[in-house]
Formats: sequence, C-alpha cells, structure tokens
Amino acid sequence: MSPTIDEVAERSGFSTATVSRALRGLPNVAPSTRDHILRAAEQLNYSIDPYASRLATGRTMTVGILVPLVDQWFYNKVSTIAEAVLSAHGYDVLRYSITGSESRSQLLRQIATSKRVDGIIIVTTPLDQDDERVLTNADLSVVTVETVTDSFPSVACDNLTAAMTATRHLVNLGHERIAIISGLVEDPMRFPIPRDRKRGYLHVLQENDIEFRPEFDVPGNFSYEGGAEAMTQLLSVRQSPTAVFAFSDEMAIGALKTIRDLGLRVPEDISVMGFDDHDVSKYVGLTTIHQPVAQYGDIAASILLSVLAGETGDGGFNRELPARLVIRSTTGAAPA
Amino acid sequence: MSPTIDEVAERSGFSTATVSRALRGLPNVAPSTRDHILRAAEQLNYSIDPYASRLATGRTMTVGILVPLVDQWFYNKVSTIAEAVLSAHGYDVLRYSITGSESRSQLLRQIATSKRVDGIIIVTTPLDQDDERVLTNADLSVVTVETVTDSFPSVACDNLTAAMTATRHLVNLGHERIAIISGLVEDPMRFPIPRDRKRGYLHVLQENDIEFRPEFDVPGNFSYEGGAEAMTQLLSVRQSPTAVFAFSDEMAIGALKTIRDLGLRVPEDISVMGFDDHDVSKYVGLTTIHQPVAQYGDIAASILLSVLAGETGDGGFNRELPARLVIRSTTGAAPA
DNA sequence: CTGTTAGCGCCTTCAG
DNA sequence: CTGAAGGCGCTAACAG
Repeated sequence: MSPTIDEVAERSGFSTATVSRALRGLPNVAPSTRDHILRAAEQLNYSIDPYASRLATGRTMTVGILVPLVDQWFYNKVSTIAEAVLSAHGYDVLRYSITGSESRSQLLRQIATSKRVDGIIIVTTPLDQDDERVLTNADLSVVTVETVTDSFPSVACDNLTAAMTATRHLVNLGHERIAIISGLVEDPMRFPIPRDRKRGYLHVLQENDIEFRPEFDVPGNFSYEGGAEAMTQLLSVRQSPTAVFAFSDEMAIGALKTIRDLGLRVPEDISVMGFDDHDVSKYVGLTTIHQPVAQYGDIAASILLSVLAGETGDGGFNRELPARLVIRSTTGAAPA
Repeated sequence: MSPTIDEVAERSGFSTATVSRALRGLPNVAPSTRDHILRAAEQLNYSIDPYASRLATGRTMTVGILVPLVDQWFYNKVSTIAEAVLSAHGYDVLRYSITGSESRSQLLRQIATSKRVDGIIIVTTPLDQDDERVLTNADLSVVTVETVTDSFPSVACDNLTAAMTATRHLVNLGHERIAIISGLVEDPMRFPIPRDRKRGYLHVLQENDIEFRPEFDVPGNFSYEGGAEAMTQLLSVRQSPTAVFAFSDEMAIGALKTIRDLGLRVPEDISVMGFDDHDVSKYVGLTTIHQPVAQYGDIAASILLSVLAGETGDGGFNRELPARLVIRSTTGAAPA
C-alpha cells in the first residue's frame, strides 16, 4: 500500500501534526524540521491522500465546469483552458455536461448536493432564480461565462453589439436580403445568446429600413449539419437571401457546403459570415466575429480562484470582453 | 451544513449501517426499511459524501484520462465520449494533459502516487517499461487508446494498413511525387502513430518503385498552422509534390490554405489527403482516412469499466478497429 | 434483517 | 515550535 502520514511521521521522528504542517507549507515549523520531513516524505514517495484531506478540511479542492453540449469547439476551448489554469493551482476539475435527458436544474441541484466541488464555472447556460438560490445555498462559488446574472461574477462579450457589427458589414456590402441561421430548434432553456444576436441583427435591419422576413430565420442547432440543413431551407425560399449570418462558425461552414454543392459561388452569389472565430475559420477563409474564447476560460478560472481564495472582490464583477469583425473571403458585394 | 448519514439514520429510526446499505442498494435490507430510509434521505435532500465514502472503501470511483495535447479535435472527441460513458456509470473523471514542461513519466508517476484515481485511459501516449511498472505497482487499471503495450488492454486502428490505403489511393491516381506531412517537430516521446503511418507510406512507395525523397517528409505538429507551414516548405522544393498525405486532418486543412493562397488548384494541381475524418472534413470536402474516434472513447471506457468491476478478461484484450478511405474532393488525377 | 464498533488518512484545536 | 487527541462522514466486519 502507499505510505500514510504516520509512516512519514515515524520515519522523520516527528508527530503527524508537524508532518502535516510541514508538508503543506504552513508556518510554525522549524526549517530544519521541515527539511527533515520533506526528505522523509520524498524517500517514502509519500503524497497526501486528497480524499482524506478533503474529509478533514471540508474543502474539496475540486471545481466543476458546466457546459451545455460538450462536443462543440467553443465549449472544448473554454473548458480546456480553464482546466489548465485551475489544475495549475492545485484544483481537480470535473466537467459536467447537460445532456438531453437531464434538465439543467436537475443537474445543478445534483451538483449542489453532491458535495463534490467547491465552485463551478457555468458556461453559456442561463440560470433562473431557483437555480441561483440552489447554488448559493450550497455555498458554491460560481462564475459564469457568456451568461450574466446579478448574483455571480461573469465573463462575456457584448453579443448585441457584435451581431450589429456583423449585420452592418453585410448591409454595407449592399445586401438587403440577409438571413440568419440562429440557435436551437428546441430551446427549453431559452439561451440568451441567440436572442441577443438576433436582436442585434434586427436592430440593424430596422436601422436600414430593411424589413425582417420570418422565413429568413432558421435554427441551425450550432452544428455543421444543422447549418447545412438550415441553408438548404433558406435557399428554397422565393427571393432567397444574398447573405447569411450564422450564429456560429460551425453552422456557417455547414451552410457553405450546401451553397457550393448547389453550384453557387461564395461570395459572388451569396455571402456567409459566422460567429466565434473557430480555429479552423482562418483556414477556410470564413468571415466572422472573433470573440476571445480562450480568454473566457482563462479569466473565468482566475476569478473563480480568487473567489475561492476568499478575496471578496466587491460582489458583482462582470467582465465584458471585446469581440471584433474579421473579414476574410466569404463575404462580398451583393450581386446586382 | 448538508445532512450527514447520521441525520438520515436518526430521522428514519435505523442505524447508520442500515442506512448505508439501503442507500447503496445492497442486499439484506427489508424492502419496507429501504423505502423508509430512501424517503427520509429524500426529505433531507441527503446525498452520500463521495470523499468520505472513498476514504472508507478505498475506491475513489474516479478515473483519469491522459492525453498529450488536449486542444486537438481527436483528443477532445475521445475524452468527451469516454467521460460520458464513465460518468453514466457513476465515475468522476479527471483529464490530465501532458504539457510541455512535465514529461510523460513525471506525470504518470504523479498520478500513480496521488491516490486520486482507480484507473486511467491513456490516449496515444507511448509507455516504456518503467511507466508500465509504475502504473502496475500503483494498482491502477489502465486501458490505452491508439498505443499498444503487452501489459494493458487497448483500442486502436491499424495505422500501418490505413496509411498504405491512403498512399495507394494517391498512387492509383497516378501520383509519383507524394509527400507526407508527418508528426511532431520534436518528438522526445517517440509517438508510435506517425512512425506507423510513415512506414505504411514507405511501403507503398517501394511497392511501386517510387523512391522516397527525404525533403518530402515535413513535420506539421498536428496543427492547422503546422500543416500550412509544412506545405509552404514542400512547395519550395524543386520538383515539388503533386500529392500530399497529411497525418491529420487539421494539418491537411492547413496545407489546403497554403496551396490555395498560392493560386494553385486542388485537386487539379495538387491532391491533398488527411487522416482522422475530423467533424469538419466532410464540410470542406477533404479526402481522408476515417477512423472511429468516438468508438475509441466508448470502447476504452467500457473496457476500463469492466476491468474495474473485476471482470478479468483474460489479460491482453487488444481491440483493433477498422479505418477506411473516404474519398471526397481534394484528391484527383495527377497533373500531366 | 439490523445494530455496534472500529477504523479509513488526514487535519485541527489545545496544551506544552 | 511541537505533540496528543478527537473528529471529518462513511463503510465493514462482526454480532445478534
């Protein structure tokens, strides 16, 4: 079996209490004593049992990351970065994903009662009053990404403005028949992001006296395939769009395939723009809105760390990061 | 504070022992008793403290997944799926990624002594004798993916054959100047995959009396960018290649960009093929070798689960899954 | 079928 | 600066 703290105590000639202090770097241990103990631990190849430690301290030293659908670039990026900074600070991280069957609230309640984590990063998922209360009552530190509440600190970009920028880009190119490939086909949770982006789109349409056509709003489920399907639907409309703004790069790329399979040219016949700036977008020449996804993970993790460290950063700490237009080759002047 | 087992015992009128048994679904509990206890637990919103439980049982009910560089499609896919099946079976999962600074062996040793996991899925990473011993001594159940040892069960495809298939496809199209964009620039761990694929490539070259040109082997680091850079290097060679076989789709896509930026056409001027069948590949029309990545995660998790359950499946259980050529539009006849 | 009694390995007062 | 002792919440024999 692996060595316990008692063996280290015995070998070093000190009590387990002193060994515990020494190993954790606490004060009130004589330097020579500490050396002695560290050496003994080293020789025994000893390592603190994290679970026993947790039981004794009440701190789990693990945090959760909650994402809606883990198999998307955005979520992978955010969680990967967050994991890296968290684990660099000694935390274990558990990824939770909301699958179809469990509702967000159930999962949240389960996490809250499971005594498994000290804190959690909630990505993109909206929270209602109940959810917030459950989290607060469970004494969990929480940070949200791309969703804001008035209870927890958050990191996000201004989706409304970003969508306006995207739409304006298209309008400025002379497009008037501009469609959107929006969010989820079924959206029981009412994700705020697609809504904000659509509002930005509508705003710019109105600003330019362009009438919104309901058939120009087709959901794409944030997937390649969904984007491709949405596009075939959009192209089947009489007076089909000359430009499409997809709410994620994956959907935009799906749309591109549909367009090209039909023998249409991009951007000569139709312009396409995405949102996110997926790692692959640069390589397929997709015009898009770049949002600092990696930073979301980085900053969210850092905030969570400081909250866990007890640094009471005056409560509501909502960071808004800039998004920007990246023009590549899938958008161009509207056809004559 | 959250309720403890004692409170449930008190409220239900049974001892903690019986409560423990009832809650875990163990036998030797009268149905009515169990009902009673479950109800009490429910009312208290009680949930077993996993860390206390771990301490008492010695089983952590958590497993690790070790990947080299987590920010790649392949690893995300494998680990996401594996996480899903593992957590469906009550396990927590911790992702470990080998970063530049820590060596594989260090990490492995750390994991082995950390007492944190019962088992681990090791993806793509080669293991030497020492590594294997460390893992075995720590009494960890291990399953490997895309790397085989004679100590642990594994899942993989036949990279040699798959690479031969890929190369033959190119040869059959009339190509003779076939380059590869291979693995890591620096490969201290000596990953077996790029080696196997290169062997397959060389084999087919030889089979067809095509001489291997060393300048036709450029590493691409398995990234979009690396693939793009490798391609510019390949195109700067006198008598540059008419076909390129990249060892991952990301690299192939990077290469495509370089080619097109230079005004060359694909596949008329140059053919490109990848490996993996990345989710995006279908949408960019990339010819590639499809390997069942999701299944790797699924099967590896299942095997690990059965090993953890003590089902001694006669030791070496090496599953080899089929890979297949998927012809799309980036490969074509060699230019005249 | 149920309860009692020891721990699991570590941390934390509280003395010294 | 160091040690003794009790307890974190749960499980595992062993009795009954």
